[in-house]
Amino acid sequence: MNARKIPDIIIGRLPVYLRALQRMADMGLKTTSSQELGEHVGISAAQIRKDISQFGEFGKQGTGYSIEYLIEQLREILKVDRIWDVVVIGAGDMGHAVVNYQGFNDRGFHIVAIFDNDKEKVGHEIGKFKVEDAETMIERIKSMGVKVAMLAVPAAAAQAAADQLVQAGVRAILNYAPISLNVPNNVKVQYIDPSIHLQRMTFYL
Amino acid sequence: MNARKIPDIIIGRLPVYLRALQRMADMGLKTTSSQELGEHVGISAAQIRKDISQFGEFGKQGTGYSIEYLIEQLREILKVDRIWDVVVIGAGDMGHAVVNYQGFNDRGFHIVAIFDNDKEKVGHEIGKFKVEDAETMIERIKSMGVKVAMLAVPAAAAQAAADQLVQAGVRAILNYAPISLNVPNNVKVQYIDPSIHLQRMTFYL
DNA sequence: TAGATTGTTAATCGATTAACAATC
DNA sequence: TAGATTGTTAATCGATTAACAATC
Repeated sequence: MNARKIPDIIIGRLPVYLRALQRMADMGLKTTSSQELGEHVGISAAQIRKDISQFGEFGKQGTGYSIEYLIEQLREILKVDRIWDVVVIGAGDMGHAVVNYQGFNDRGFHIVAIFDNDKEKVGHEIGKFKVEDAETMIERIKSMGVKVAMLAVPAAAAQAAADQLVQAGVRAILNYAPISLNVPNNVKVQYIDPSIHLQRMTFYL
Repeated sequence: MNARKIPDIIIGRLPVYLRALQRMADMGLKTTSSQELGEHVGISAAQIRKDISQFGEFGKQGTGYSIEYLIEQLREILKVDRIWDVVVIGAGDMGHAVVNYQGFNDRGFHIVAIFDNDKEKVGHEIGKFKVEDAETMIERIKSMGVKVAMLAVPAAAAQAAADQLVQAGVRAILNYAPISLNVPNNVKVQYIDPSIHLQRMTFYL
């Protein structure tokens, strides 16, 4: 498949479709249509059909999509038909919240370690984890073969930490630090900054 | 101000520019160019100039933009030249993290109350706040005139809570629940779901 | 003046929508 | 069959980039 030429914007919507479909499955539904799914996620039926059809013909005329089958296909496309090990960098409030968050279960991710460069924090327990020394981070990540990280350190420390993650072989960084990161082209970054999200709404008030 | 319709996608980038500019200001810089700002945020210089020029002529040929002046203008455009009161719904792990988060300071937001519908949690202290009963939520929000909310309740409770927020006059919801919300057109929603963000990256691994 | 950089126009590129034949 | 809904094409709409005159 020519995964290379699928626009980012389409990839960005697939997890939203997947989440809605999983919710429908939990409610015991068996099939849905582009129309119905579109109403759930706030996207036009035409766009949903077009997005999905980039990857194959998963629907049936007249009846729509099998929810179970479409979930299976989307999980495979997004590569969350497996469990990804994830490391957390930064054992502050946000690091704590992320480690204790239950929402990664069943969505393809499993936290395996948390690091901090503050010697005071190293050794402390967070949930079932002991905070590890950031000095050991690169070697530990390499030896575990971890490709996905969540970065929850202060802005001033974020770029240096990201550089280390890249060096350790991490290819996907979910960045909670309020700063834009510079990384090589083959490394993906997603940003979560609540202030940014709030500021995207106040314009309209 | 210009009555012309500004595309959402441009509004979405302005907070990122603002954050980068504030960082430059903190470092003592006085002026910048579209080129330099673009390198910081990973956006082309042409696009930055085009975005900014939607709102006025804030730069000078030959020298670029005054950082302080551009910050001032962007804050005004985004309406964060003031402090918005914010309520938090849900006193679970995420509610805790959000209330304790220091990153809203200086970015236009101030948390004023936290609510939960679990009577066990009502009255407990989180930071300097006492968790309030969700039954009182609508009246409290109305009387305080709060327009911005952060929703950190389980998926199953999120739509009902959002309906209440709308009823109370809230116009902007930052939703941490893993579900798409249905709200009237005049209410804005932004979504934060770490699993969604992670799934947007695994495709490329 | 000489060099730098904006604001803006036109061209290009990409995304969304509408429509409908195919077909379950 | 009759009705429903997909997958796809073509048209429309919108966003990005390139280029450069204006001008600090």
